[in-house]
Amino acid sequence: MKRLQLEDLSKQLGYSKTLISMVLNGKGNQYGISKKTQTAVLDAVAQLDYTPNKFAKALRTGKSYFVGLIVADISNPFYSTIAKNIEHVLFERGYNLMVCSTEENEEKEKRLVEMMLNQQGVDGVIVSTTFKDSSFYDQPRFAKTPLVFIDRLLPLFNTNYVVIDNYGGSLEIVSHLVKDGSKKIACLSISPSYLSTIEDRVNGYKDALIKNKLKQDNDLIKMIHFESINADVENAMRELLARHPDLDAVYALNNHIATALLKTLRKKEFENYNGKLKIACFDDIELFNIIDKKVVSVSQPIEEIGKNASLLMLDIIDGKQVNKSNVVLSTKVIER
Amino acid sequence: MKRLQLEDLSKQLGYSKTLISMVLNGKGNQYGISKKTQTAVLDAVAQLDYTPNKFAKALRTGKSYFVGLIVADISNPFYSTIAKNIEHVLFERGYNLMVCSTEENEEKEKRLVEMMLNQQGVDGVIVSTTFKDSSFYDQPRFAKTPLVFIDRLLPLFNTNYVVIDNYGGSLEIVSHLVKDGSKKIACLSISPSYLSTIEDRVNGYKDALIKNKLKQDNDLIKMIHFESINADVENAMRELLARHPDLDAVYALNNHIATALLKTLRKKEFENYNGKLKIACFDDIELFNIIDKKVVSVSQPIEEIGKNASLLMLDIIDGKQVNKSNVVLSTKVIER
DNA sequence: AGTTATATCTAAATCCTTTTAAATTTCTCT
DNA sequence: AGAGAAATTTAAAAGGATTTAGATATAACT
Repeated sequence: MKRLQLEDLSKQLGYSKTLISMVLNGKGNQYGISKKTQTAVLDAVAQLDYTPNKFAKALRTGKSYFVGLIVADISNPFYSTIAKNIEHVLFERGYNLMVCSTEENEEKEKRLVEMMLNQQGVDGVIVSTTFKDSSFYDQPRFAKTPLVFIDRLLPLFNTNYVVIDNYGGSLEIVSHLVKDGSKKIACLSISPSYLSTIEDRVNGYKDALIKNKLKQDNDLIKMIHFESINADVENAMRELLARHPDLDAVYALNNHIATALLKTLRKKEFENYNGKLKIACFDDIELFNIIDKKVVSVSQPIEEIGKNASLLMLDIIDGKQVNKSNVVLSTKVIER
Repeated sequence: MKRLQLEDLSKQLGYSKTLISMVLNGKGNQYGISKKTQTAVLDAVAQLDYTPNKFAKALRTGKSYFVGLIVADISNPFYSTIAKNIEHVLFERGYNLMVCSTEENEEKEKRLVEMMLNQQGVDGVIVSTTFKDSSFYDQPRFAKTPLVFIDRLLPLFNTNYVVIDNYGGSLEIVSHLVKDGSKKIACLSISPSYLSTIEDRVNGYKDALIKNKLKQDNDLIKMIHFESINADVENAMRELLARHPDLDAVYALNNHIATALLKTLRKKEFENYNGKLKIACFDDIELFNIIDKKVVSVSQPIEEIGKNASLLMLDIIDGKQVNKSNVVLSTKVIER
């Protein structure tokens, strides 16, 4: 049973391929096809399991109705939640989502961007980049395809983006800790620390200390490598507590670190401290609702990132948004 | 700066489009292009930022190098982990992944399947279906496109699938509870319960009771609706404990239910029981490593599902696998 | 009726590859 | 040198839609 094509419809209906194509694409009026003919065609085709060949259509029109999404790790609930919301918006508008994980690997990201932005397989690309600077993205041959950055952005690169207010959220939660009585707050940061999100959070932390007149001490900021979180957190805490017995709060810059921190503090080695330390985390996860330990957290509007980014992308594709659009979503502190 | 195409290369290199296309596709030898010419072409093109138009290629060859993935909820870590592994395998082989979430909505699943299986936009579809029976999938017009089911399968539908041994895992963990001394074990199931995964887990639970000579009692099996998990679990526990004061273990059929259960048991209302109840869960999540409560769980080889399904899909696409392939992966009990 | 304007419809070009079938060049051998 | 075989290369067709430019039918007007 061969696939039907316009040629077949033309024979069966007695109208030209041209006319049928016009009607099927809703351009009947525009091209002056009579109402009678239009309904005749639509009725006849409705019976007939015909769908236009996507490739032929894309070849001719240059539109694929695909949007690409590039993130560091699609299995990370943060990104998969964004993906879900993007997919939802796109589906409503007849678009499909192509998802790729870079696994924090710059080489893979390059290949993916190359493929998506240069090979015109997609109508637009939404990306959370692992890159440090914009030189790669800032090439003329990439400028043809609409681009929206999410979550992370590149310094000095003028493009569309939807991010959250990492600086503000961080400032707020650390200030909250201070008001709650904390005097010495450690910060467990993550490398690669050049990511805009991390940088902003660290700056928020520092500025909160300044504003609240606490002593700044770089020894209180520890780097946790994203590939060895558990071990690094444990070492960091051991060091911190040895050097700063008066430590009274720890601020984890993301949920993975907070999770590792909670695990660490349950060990016998730390049992004397566990009760005394307040814990804060940038990112709010279900776990915090289940454990006894009270964790104060910054909740990010994750769904909103996806929704905003995809709507923005569609506007750009449709030519409704010509200037670069920059969206910064605000966060909320969750006390417990 | 216009996109380069074969025509341009032809003019610049002084060879025909045909020859260049052949060489670029690695078919130089096959078509008897001289070694000298081949290297000349390859060298010249390497300088020139040319990539073939995907749509023209797909139109001519009928291959899109896209594989579709349809799951109930891409933001669910279970599925997003599968997605990540699928994407990884596909990327290595030059394929891309198109991801769609049905949101447990049959209508959306129909539209997606229609689009993917009937509109030949993708070379194959991997799906975790929300459907109850196979009548929709079992249509001749869908048979053209390779199909691999994952996680959930449809009764009596002869197709490729990669699933885990839900029955066996369930049997094992419940037997484990019994050996550990439990005499009365409740089961928190989830609706829609016709999903093959759920059905198998319930059957494993029942058979474990029989094998271990415990009394079966349908009153111990509670249905939790997937859209009101927290409330349903709380009600279920209230009922169970009222009617069965000697209850000594609760078996949650998935991680969401276990999470809700843990939250519920922390409430004052249940504090007298919390210590006495053993908890088991089908699915192993990081949370269980962080909380004090010892949860025994069934760990599923989630990554393996994705890897197996995508490798199988590629084999089918490449014609290496003609018979239907059925893979059942086994689980592991994690004690704590 | 004959011409012009208007409403409908269609043939052919186009998008850019890959592949088939055929043409050309080179080589081998008498 | 010339015929036939082998080695290279290319012109043209095909894939299936959309769109341009043009054709035909109908209406309107003198």
